Amino acid sequence: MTKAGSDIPDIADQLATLRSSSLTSVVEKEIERLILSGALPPGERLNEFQLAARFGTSRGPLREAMRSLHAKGYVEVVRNKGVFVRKIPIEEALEIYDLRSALFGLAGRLLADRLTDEMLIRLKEYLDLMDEIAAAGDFERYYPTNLEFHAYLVESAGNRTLVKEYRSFVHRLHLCRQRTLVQAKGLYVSNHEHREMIDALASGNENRAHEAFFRHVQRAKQRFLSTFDETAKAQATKAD
Amino acid sequence: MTKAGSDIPDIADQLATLRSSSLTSVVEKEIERLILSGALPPGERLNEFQLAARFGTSRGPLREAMRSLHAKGYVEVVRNKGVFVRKIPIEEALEIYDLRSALFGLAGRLLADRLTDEMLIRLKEYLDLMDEIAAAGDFERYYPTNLEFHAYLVESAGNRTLVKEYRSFVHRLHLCRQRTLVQAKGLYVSNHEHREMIDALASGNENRAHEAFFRHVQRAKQRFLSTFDETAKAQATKAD
DNA sequence: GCGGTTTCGACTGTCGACGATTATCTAGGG
DNA sequence: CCCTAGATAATCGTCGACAGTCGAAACCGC
Repeated sequence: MTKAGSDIPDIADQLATLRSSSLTSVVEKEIERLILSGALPPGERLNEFQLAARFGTSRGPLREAMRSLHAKGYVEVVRNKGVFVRKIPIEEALEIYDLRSALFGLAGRLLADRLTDEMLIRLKEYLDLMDEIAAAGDFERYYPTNLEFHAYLVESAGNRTLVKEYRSFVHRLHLCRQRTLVQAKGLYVSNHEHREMIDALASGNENRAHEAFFRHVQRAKQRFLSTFDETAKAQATKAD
Repeated sequence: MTKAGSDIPDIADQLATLRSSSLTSVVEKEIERLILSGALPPGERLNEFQLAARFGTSRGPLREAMRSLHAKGYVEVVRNKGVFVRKIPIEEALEIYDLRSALFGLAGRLLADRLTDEMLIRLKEYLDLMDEIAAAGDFERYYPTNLEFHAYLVESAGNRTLVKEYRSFVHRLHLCRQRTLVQAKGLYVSNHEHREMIDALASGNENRAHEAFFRHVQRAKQRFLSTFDETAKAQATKAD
């Protein structure tokens, strides 16, 4: 039983990762996971000695992993003080939303030229599924499905570099504290925008697809901004 | 004499850089410079011992710099073999051109909302200057001026993250071998496109500005592709 | 002479240790 | 009582060394 099925690929994958560049890579991915999952919250200090002990390695590979994470924009390095999980201020989050919009818009533009019948069918299945989930008010299921839908769109655009960069932006957006609030807000609204996007794709009009995709993220940015303003107001009220 | 004047800022600057995060950062920037300048051509292997000796440090900081350069997409790491300056294949270069288009388009869109009279004046000065240089057939001056013009546009969009990412893409594009050919081709043509871009900005129409900016890079992509095809043909002929 | 094998060299991966810097705690003076 | 200065501890920056791995040249058998 243990030989067949789902746990084999995991082992093979881990081994491949270990072979490809070993400790540093493994450590880096693990820390990245911890950061994105929220186990290492923004502002948290990453103690080299402590983490090295945790992973059972020396500080060398750890420092290399830190450097990589720094270059990717996940952590901040302060000389003689240590590295910290980046706190992304609201202004930068808005900047990233704009960049994400541009990249997502590009995905739409590229997709309009590549859309196959099978893809269209699958996309419409996603739409129906999300309508269903939204109608049931199942937040827990909507969010990952929504994420999967967007990932499928970007990955189908046929531009690998785009996929990497887009992911990078989405991940960085997770380092903003308001994240949890954003998720719960305006999900019902978004599926209507999704239909507009798919319609635009189906029309084969690059510019129309671009605009639909671009505006979708721009609206997400607005929702993000409004929840931020609300919490700011709430905190102001609370402070009274 | 040695105390006064131009060499003092250099020392101060070096010291500041050394204080901020020291060896690793210095080494990283130097290697990045060597790569972008072409002193370390794509495919070149980066020997840790050699480079460490060259910079007068041990291998530790060097390896960290390598990791950072890897995360930034400048080098490729092969376990137990070493790191190599990335060879960007033509397909990936085209992908990056699309991303650059999207980001530059965003810059145009943002600029259309922020354009001041002073900026417009400065931009028109750039246009006239480049017309002049182009008329004189001075390639050597046109290229850096053109680069400066584009940098000014992106930096004026008011999005710091955009500036970083845009630069990253431009730099990566330098790792494609065809670079030198691209530079010399179609420079006269481009200033006409520049005027279109500035006109679009002046109109204050976001979408129009976006399209003008986006298409400008798309045309550069086409020029790049055509020079590549030509050299491919030339090589095919040569092979006969 | 040629293919396979073995040995050798170079280089990377990893580690532990030393020196330097910063933060913290405590003691003394105002 | 507060503030400042010194000492101590924690932690980062850097280095040199050892072990594992890959490639290449030399060697041997056919």
